[in-house]
Amino acid sequence: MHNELRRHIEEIVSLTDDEYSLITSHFTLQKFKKNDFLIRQGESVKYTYFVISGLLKLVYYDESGKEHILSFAMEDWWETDYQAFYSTSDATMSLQCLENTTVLRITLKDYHHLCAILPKIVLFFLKKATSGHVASQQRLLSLLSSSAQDRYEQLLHRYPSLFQRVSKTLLASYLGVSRETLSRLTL
Amino acid sequence: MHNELRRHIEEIVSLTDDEYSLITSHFTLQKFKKNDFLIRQGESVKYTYFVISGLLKLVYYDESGKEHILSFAMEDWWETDYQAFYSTSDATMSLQCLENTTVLRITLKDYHHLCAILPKIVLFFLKKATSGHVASQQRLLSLLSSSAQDRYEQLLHRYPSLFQRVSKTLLASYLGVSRETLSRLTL
DNA sequence: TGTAAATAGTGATGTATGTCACAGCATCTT
DNA sequence: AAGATGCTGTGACATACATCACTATTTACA
Repeated sequence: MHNELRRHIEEIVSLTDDEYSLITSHFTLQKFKKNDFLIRQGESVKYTYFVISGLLKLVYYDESGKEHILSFAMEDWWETDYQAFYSTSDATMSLQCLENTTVLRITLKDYHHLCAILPKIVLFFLKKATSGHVASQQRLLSLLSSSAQDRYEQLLHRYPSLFQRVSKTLLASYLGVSRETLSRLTL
Repeated sequence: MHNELRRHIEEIVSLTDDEYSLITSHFTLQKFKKNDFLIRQGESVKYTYFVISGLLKLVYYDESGKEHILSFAMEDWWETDYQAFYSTSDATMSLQCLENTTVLRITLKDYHHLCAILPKIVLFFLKKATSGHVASQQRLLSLLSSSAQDRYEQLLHRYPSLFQRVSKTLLASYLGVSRETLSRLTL
């Protein structure tokens, strides 16, 4: 069976076999093909997803139809429209496959249930939420204080694999510049 | 004594008097004057702060000396350089008073201790970390997809009190535009 | 295998925003 | 009270980046 989740959780809290069974019983395995949607902007958000393999984009389409990428979610990432997921409201962004992708998904109810019966998992989720917050803040800082050129270099330095896996057009949407501008930057 | 913290926590999890005593025993009350630093860029970060009253700015000074404001922390906000706090490394940003400010502070050790002896507080911190993450993502989205004019309107709509409490120069640093540009925007 | 769609580069031009400079007030300090 | 310091607005000018248009390749797929 898939042990990616166990390995991932045990980087932060250790688990007995029974505890891990308890955890997996709250998740469902699901496979998607390239371009499939896990979440569609405007529709309800039922799940949070743990990426086992593949690649997703969390993306917002503005009124003019331009796409803005909030994040790329790869192996071992947790992703959803968190705002919508926790408040049970409609998605303001979409979550879509850039490659064939396998995930484990959990509902909000099961998430709460799991937290209630397995306190140590709350510590794990706290750690994840904290690093997510820190990561968003770093990205914010880089948007506020760095030029497109610098942001591009920072991104490739941090996630060199992205350069192979996604188009320049998508990288541009992530960096907050037009594809033409990105194309004119020197590597 | 100060009950702001209790009220704040009980918005999320309910507490007995004993539990609240346990919590307060992990915090220390501290007062600062306008312009005082709670955290200085480059120095170590010992505490996370809960703001009882007053106003703080979380700010990053880039190589050219320009300031970029990551957030304004007002009453009921938790603030620190989280990256540095959790990893016990040096601050990449400063936390400074814009008004005389009263806070409750907690060390990383006490934070972990409190989580260990009072599991329900972990749920509270998880909720806070989650909303912090969501808030950063919203801000990211607004930087990626909105003009300076729109971001200004969004900010004033969301935090009308800021307009009274901080200078246009600081609002500009928060919005990621020059003070001259902000000054030319129509309200 | 062939046709359509997606991707990437680049020139020409427009525009939002930055930078520099200066002036008028308001606020703080001694 | 006087001088220093900070805040705000505004003109002149510079620049990073967006937009539009076109072309050349590569990739998808029927």
